[in-house]
Amino acid sequence: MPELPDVEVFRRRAERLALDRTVEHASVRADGMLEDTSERSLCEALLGHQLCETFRHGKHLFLRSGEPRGRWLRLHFGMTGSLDVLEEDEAEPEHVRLRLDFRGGSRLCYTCVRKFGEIGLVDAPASFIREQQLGPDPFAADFGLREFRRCLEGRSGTIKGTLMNQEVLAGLGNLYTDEALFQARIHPQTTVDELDADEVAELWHVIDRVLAKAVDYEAEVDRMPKTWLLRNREDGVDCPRCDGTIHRLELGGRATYVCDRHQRR
DNA sequence: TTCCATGTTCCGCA
DNA sequence: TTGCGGAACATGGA
Repeated sequence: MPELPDVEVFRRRAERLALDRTVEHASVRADGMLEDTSERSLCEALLGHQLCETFRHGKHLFLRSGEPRGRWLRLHFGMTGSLDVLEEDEAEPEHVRLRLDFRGGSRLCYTCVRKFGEIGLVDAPASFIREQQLGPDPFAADFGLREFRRCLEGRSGTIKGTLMNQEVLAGLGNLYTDEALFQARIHPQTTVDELDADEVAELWHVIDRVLAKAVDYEAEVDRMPKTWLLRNREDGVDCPRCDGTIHRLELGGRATYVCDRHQRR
C-alpha cells in the first residue's frame, strides 16, 4: 500500500539494510516502467558502487549512488510496489522489476505487480520535486499548521480531492486521506472553503498523528487500532467510533468510506 | 467470468 | 487560463 507511510517504511528498510554495500549485479525487468532513463544508464550509475544515502518526498523514494556523479535512483511504487532486502538464502518474490545484488550475498528487490510504478535516475531529488511541482511533504519536520493552511489557500474543490492532489501535498493517497477525514470528522465532499479555521487545525493535527502512527506500525493495517477506518473499510459495518454505519461511496472514481453519522455534510 | 484495486494522467467543462 | 472531477490506463488477484 504505497502511500507516504509505506514508502517511509521502505526508506528506513533501505537505510538499515542496503547502504554501504557494493552493487555487484543489477537486473532490470521493467519494460514500460523506466522514466527518463535506460537499463544501460541505470546499470552504469549503480554497478560497482554503493548506495550511500536515502531520501523520501511524498510517495517517491530516492537512493543515492556513490558513483562520482552521485546520481539518485528514484522509485515510485504505483499501487502495488514494494521494496525488500533479502538475504542470500531467501526466496525471491514474484514480479521483481529491479534487483540489486550486493557483495556478500544480500539483495534489494523492487517488486511491482501491476507495473504502475516508476524507476528513474535523477541528478538531485530537489530538482525532480520542482519539475514535478510536488507539494510539500506533510511528514517533514518543518511542515506545520501554517504550511498546511498555505496549501489549502485559494482552493475550492472537495477536501478529499485536494488532499490527494500531489501538487498540493505530497504523500497522501486514497486510504490515508479517508483515514484522516474520518478521524477529523469531516465529510470527504466538503469543499475546502467550507472548512473553518478550527476544522483546518484539527485536520492538520490528525494528518500529522495518523502518518506518524502509521509509520510506527510499519504501515501494517493489522497492527493499527481497531478504531481506525483502515481496519473498517467495508460497506455496512458499524462505525468503531460512534453509533453510525460505514458506507462505501464512489468519489472521483475511487472507493471512499465514510461514517454516515460523525462525517455529515 | 466478473469485479475490483492503495497509483497517475488526460480531457471536457465551468 | 486555471482548477476541478470523472474517465481511462494495464494488470493480476479474489
